[in-house]
Amino acid sequence: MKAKLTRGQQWVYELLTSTSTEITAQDIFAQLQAQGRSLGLATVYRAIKALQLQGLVQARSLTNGEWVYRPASEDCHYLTCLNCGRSFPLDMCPLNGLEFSLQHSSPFTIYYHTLEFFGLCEPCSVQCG
Amino acid sequence: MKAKLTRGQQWVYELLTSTSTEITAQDIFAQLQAQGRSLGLATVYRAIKALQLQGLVQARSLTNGEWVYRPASEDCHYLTCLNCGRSFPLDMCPLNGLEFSLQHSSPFTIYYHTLEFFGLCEPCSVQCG
DNA sequence: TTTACTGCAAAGCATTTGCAGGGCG
DNA sequence: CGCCCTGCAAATGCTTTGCAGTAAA
Repeated sequence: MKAKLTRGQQWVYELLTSTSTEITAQDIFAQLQAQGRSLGLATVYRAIKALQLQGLVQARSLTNGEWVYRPASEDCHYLTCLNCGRSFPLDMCPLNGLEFSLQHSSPFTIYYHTLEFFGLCEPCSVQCG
Repeated sequence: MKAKLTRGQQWVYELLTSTSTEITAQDIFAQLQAQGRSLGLATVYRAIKALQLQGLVQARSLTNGEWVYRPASEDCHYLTCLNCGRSFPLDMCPLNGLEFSLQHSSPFTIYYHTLEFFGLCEPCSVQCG
């Protein structure tokens, strides 16, 4: 992993590592602006893409189609409601062993994985019958 | 799971179950039309959403933001390249036991899960350094 | 008849692209 | 001096929504 990051990539990465939750590109844009580290929205998107290709950032798509980002080093998965879209974090992950063995049995370079369970949360379950 | 499907939902569901790959909403629209079972695009989207809420259809977002759909009963996961976006199917899944125990330890109703490993495929790995 | 589904067209919105200006080496 | 990064604004494209017509119960 090469260490050369542009100023924009650096800002985005620092923001992500100092944020405790997943955030959207629009959030990154707004928060950098609030910090006085203004970066054009297009540049934010370009920085995210570059960070992803370097294995530094991971992405997950919400049920509404938006993407949320976080450092690739974090390993948290979710239970997500198909009706209201809320995600409930799971704090365990049974997959590191598998990732490790996949990594060593194929030429594919693995940076991170996503695992998500979909269904209905209790309130929505009652409502959707 | 209630069995009442509208005509549109029925057509969409039948198409998905008779298709061997994941397909987009636009594909569903086009293929139904080719079958003489024309359905408006908006109706296709509404049908997909209804089928999801009934636990019949699962969705996955590609790296370009498009969504692909397939029957919820299928359990296939992927190795996806962050650069070229190609997905390589994995034919094993270590998670059914976990899904089962989650299902029984929380009020959340689980319909399906997604598992995806992200990184760089070999050609892109060479290219991205 | 009453409710729910469908089609069409317009609107919405996150993300991407083109291009020109600016910074860094 | 040259290349890459950035910003801005326009374009893209998938998906959603409003509304009126239609089918189903």
